[in-house]
Amino acid sequence: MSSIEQAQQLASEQLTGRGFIQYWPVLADLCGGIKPALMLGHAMYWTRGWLKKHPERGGWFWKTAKDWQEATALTPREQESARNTLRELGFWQEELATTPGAGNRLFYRLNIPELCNKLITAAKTKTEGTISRWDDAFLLSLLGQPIAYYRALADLSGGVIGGLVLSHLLSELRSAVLTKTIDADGFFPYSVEEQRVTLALGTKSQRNAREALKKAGFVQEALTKGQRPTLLVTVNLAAILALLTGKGAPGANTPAGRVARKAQTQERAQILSQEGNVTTLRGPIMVIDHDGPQTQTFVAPPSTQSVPVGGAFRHSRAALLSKRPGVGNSEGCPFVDSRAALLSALYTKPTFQKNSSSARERLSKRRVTNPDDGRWRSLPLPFDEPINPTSTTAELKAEIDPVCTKDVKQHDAVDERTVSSIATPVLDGVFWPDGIDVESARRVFTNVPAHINVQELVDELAGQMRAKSVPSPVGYLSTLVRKAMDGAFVPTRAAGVAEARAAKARYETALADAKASPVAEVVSTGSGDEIEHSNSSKEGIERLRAVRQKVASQVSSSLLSLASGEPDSEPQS
DNA sequence: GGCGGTCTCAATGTCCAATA
DNA sequence: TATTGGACATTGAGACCGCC
Repeated sequence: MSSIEQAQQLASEQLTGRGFIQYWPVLADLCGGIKPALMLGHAMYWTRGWLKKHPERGGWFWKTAKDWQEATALTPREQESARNTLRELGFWQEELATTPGAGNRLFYRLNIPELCNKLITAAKTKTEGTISRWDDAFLLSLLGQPIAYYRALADLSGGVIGGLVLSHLLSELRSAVLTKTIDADGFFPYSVEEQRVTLALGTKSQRNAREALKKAGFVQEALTKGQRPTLLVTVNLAAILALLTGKGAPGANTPAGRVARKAQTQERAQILSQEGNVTTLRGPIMVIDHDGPQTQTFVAPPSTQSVPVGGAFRHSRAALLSKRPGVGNSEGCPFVDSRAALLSALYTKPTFQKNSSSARERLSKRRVTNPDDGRWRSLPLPFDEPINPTSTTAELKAEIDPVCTKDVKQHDAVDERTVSSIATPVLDGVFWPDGIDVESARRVFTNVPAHINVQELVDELAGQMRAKSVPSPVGYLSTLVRKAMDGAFVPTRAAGVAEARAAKARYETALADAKASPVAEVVSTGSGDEIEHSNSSKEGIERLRAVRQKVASQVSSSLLSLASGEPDSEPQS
């Protein structure tokens, strides 16, 4: 299993363990918005449960605004708007009633027949007679495929729409892993329009949500170059996992940061793990593996407590990583600096560039490929100046997953021994910055111990040269080398330079993968500048859709089994 | 806990033009 | 062709408050 698959699975476990609700896009079409659809969809879940347990109540149930917010992430004001919409549509009844010992409570009841009739009209489904009671099979046939909306993601992304978009992206990521349309760095094809239609989003709200997610560092996007650009996206699973497990603090100006400030003393994990309103997964779940969907039981790992202090979450790791400023402004998750680096550090055996065959391979690829000739262009990424991860891989891994600490430490030890066995620093294949006398620079490393990371020092120099005027690059490099030998070298820009270089390599790799992939197969035309889908790629897309449909069907089955559970709270009156 | 009112301002929808 | 960016008018969410 690749690191991305592992990360995807871990994220999936974390998210499902924190609860999700079903979002039915068809309801959004019917209601004219996501928010009423979310309320309606979850009200159906509650109604179903209460009908089973208390059929004498005729479908009436009560919930507080807080209950709704915990389940859907809708604020009381948003709930109010959504309720107004649902009332106007005739799907929703409300009664304020005084209950002994509990004061006024707002009771709700769904108008299932009206809802079914509208769904029938919308779907142009022929039916005999009228629907007068709850009929699972029929209702579900009208609702179509649900989308798992991970409530926790709404908190991370600062709102319902962001949470929904991120939930959908995670679903797409899962499909991409399953269909192997994802590259080694986690990029997979994705259509903005398709997502908009699938989720029944407005163009503006989708745009805002995507921008927020990108700024927060949860997703990165890239476009293929050509007459028909294809959008690629990658989800920063490391960042999501870090937040979910309480191992990271959101940036002050990120949506998540604003939520954190607003939440103040409310523990996110505590809220999200609360029993009751959120569909908490207890039974088997479907785990996507290389061999296809399969069922596996897991126990959600306990949430690690973070300590909110003054609206922010204090954590040693977060404090360390938050030293790095955001790109262009103070926005962005501070711990998300280097998605690839973090992901790699978290889930893969650590490697050193000097001994990394893959690094060499990429190096050779770079040498034979003129980056300017590539079909890929990158969008501005929020990660171009990542911090240097000063923690060891083992420490970082231990924070996310203490169980694995021992193994990673062993990996570290093995690799460090390997590196130390090299007689002299390897200078072949080093990426030198423009504007430096390479021959003179190479001489700086004469008699330098083998453990010195040449590329890191050169990258630091490159970063400094980019940030400011360096009158004597060779002299500057010499100083860096001396500091490194004294153990006083603290890189500040090297990681950013390395990540930018890795990003270029990723796109080149993605291009190669896209060319080789049966789904995203591209063929060059005579001009050499155009990309178009071949017949085989169209067939591939059809296969992809079929597989997605199959997966969605199985997910739906799992959800249905969940939805058939008991009502989550007892009537109080 | 829920309702109703007020004020401010961010978010949204709808255009259209620009871009790759 | 798909996507982005911007302008502008409108909508509605947030943050209060007091009251039942």
